[in-house]
Amino acid sequence: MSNAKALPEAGGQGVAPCCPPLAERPMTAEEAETAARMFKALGDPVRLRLFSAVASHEGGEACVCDISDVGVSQPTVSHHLKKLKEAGLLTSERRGTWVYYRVEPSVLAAMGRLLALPSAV
Amino acid sequence: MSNAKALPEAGGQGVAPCCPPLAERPMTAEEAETAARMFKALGDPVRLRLFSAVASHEGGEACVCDISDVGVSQPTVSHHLKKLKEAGLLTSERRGTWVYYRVEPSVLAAMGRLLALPSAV
DNA sequence: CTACTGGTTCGACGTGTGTCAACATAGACG
DNA sequence: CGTCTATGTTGACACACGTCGAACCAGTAG
Repeated sequence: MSNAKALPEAGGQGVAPCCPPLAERPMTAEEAETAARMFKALGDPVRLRLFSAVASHEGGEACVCDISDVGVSQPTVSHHLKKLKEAGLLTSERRGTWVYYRVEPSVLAAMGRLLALPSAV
Repeated sequence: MSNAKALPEAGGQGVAPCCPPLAERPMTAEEAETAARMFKALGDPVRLRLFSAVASHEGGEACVCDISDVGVSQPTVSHHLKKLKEAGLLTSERRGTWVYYRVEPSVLAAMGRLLALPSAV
């Protein structure tokens, strides 16, 4: 599992609309499994704080040293960041001594679209 | 735990904006714990399908008998519906023999707002 | 080269979670 | 009343998950 296959085409520029809005039609088992992976990635308080820290950081990226005071040990921080990366929510890049994490806006947008309720029910 | 205390004021009409957008500022531990509860509730494929089935059903409500063909036993369906209810995403109402579940739009909207990225990054 | 700092991986432990079979409850029907 | 259908609850099990300490890699600086 050297390559994260969590999201379909996270590297593409096509925004990857994994699924239709939740309320449009009952999700299929496949769609649900794909979407649940993203929600589960944000279903942990520590991961949510890490993700928020990266997302709210200047330039949309942050090095681990800047966000690792969330109350858990550094190995745990690394573990959670890896999970977020596998879910396609973050990307990492090594620059010299430090590793910088950055949010993946398209995936976030896809999740937001999933939660959108139709104005006319 | 006879009463669900997962969400602050799920019964109120004030929409309960649990947290600011993820990218606005680093979430506090409390905010993260509250928000993670909602995401975790949707972090399971079966729950996601159940929720989608209710949300997409006519009138925004559905009885259990209509959505229980998701590949798991009925006790499991009931278990997941309870979890969704505890998370504040669904409400249930008994009408005669059947129990109807309904989505909680305000909570869904709050989650969508959480994922919103500022237009200017 | 060695020493040091920043991050990741490994191995292990305790807890949480999804699942089912069996039983219990609520209402309808006769 | 008893019985039947529709849901919820209980208990038990296997598996996944979060967490840590220790060991390990990547770069930098002397």
